[in-house]
Amino acid sequence: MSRRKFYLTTAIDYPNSRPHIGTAFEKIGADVQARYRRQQGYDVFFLMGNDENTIKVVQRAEELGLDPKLYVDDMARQFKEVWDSIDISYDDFIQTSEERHRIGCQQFIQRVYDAGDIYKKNYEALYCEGCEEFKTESQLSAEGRCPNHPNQELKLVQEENYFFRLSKYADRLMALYEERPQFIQPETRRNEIVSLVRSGLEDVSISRRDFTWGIDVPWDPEHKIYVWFDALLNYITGVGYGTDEESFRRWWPADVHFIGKDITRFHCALWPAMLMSAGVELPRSVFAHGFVYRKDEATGEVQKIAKSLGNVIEPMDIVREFSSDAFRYYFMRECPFGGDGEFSFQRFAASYNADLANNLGNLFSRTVSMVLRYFDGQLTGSRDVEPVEVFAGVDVAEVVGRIAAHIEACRYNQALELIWREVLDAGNRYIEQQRPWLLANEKKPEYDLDACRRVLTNLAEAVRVAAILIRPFMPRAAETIYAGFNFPTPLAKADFDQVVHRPPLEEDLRVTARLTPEGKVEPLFPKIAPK
RNA sequence: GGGCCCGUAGCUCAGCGGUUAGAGCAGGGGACUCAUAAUCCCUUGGUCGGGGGUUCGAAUCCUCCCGGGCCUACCA
Repeated sequence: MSRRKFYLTTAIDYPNSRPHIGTAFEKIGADVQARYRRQQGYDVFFLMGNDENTIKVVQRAEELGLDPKLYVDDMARQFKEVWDSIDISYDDFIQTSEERHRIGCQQFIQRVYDAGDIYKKNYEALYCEGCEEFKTESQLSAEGRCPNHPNQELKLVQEENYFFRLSKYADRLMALYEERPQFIQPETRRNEIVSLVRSGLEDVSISRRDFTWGIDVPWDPEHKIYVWFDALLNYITGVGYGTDEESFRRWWPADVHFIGKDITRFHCALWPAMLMSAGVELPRSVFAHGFVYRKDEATGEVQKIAKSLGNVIEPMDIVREFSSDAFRYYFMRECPFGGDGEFSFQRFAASYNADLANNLGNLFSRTVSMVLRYFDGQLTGSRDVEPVEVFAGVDVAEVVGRIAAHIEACRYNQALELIWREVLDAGNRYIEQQRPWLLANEKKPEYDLDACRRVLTNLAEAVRVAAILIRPFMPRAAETIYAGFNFPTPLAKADFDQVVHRPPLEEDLRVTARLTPEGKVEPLFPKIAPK
């Protein structure tokens, strides 16, 4: 009995500068999906990597006086360090300068060549080294420069190159979009691609002459494979295409490629056409996320994140000051994954204090504190309590179903909102209704310790449910919260179904949370002081 | 030029043909004290960008206009 598999990828990044929060946005969104699928029992393979066969790498390495391979290896190390710091749970990290990639790549392009979809052609055009793309006259700025790289001279390139017959696949691509509307998400990106392909596709150049860095075209080593053609292939070489057939058969096709909206056409037109030509199955879907912009605190101005604008924020800066979970939460809650979002420290602090410190963190603190204070940490008899009161009036199965559906559709912000409104708010509201501090006070008429134990058992249940549901988003906080009590199932084995079908307690609940020397609960998310 | 998306309370967003348009945050008032001065209750606030149309009924569908963003445009 093999379990369902789930193979997902992120775009591979150019290693010519360190990743910023916008790059991290994509990885976090993918990671939430990966963690969610693992939690629900899928066998998951989560691939990330760096895109290294580019001229920029060589240039940058030369500036630093380094061998290109040494340079890209060091950058890969730095990237992984950043991804590790925000708990991106990738299973493998491919570098396109690796041998396994070269082998698979050459095998693939040979297949396409043998299929008759590659031909040689002479051409001359302006080339932008910044974009690593040819530019047509109409794409140029008034000064005759590339609009994206106005400080660089365009190079007039004249050479004989290999071309891929992309135009041949236009009809089959249209049929693909028609038959599988889910192939491109979200909808707006799909519309763009349909419109693009309908307007006609040109054959594309897929090789470069006179490059010293990159992968040789197997039948003509004077040419290197063009970076875009080779980059896309990481998705198959990363799971063994050409080097490990068993692994490849196991994981391919990818269930989803997570990419930025700027590279949709490469993934939704070129990539499937390449696969069709080589006779390889197509990925199931491509999800193009939006961009994160930087909102200037003082002026309110929203700008792109760019080194030249001096507004780059490194993920590790935020992680160091706050936490990985806080970082992940902000982007998943405040920025719709399929659309654009913005970052400002003000918004970050507001969201953090309200949602993480006050709602989530404090619910945990007050729950554990009361059990400690009133019952010395032991909820005697809780084994026999069915804690259904805290979610009275809530159709738990229905809510969990909606949360799961949101996550599966990458509507992460809506999933989180639901968890907050239906679970955490319910918990905090329940406390106010029940007033356990009165039930525990022998001087009050409400004094009733059994009732108090029952209320706190209900609150422990709310905490348990919250931990399971937030786990894909905030794995560390989930772990800490879940460790607050001796819940029966290890968190690693607690899927969403355990929210609906609570595993029976084998022993009475007791507090197992880590405490301060004074015997108090450690704040999960210490409040951020307003600046 | 062609195409796509968006414009809903101060802010961030949900609602996408059907009762008096919602949430969170922010603002105002109150309650409580277990808790990270947290929480809970009540509340202020919107002619749903504008005009026209379809409909018994429109943020919700059509059309035009305004504003914002994006994709694309006669040899890669």
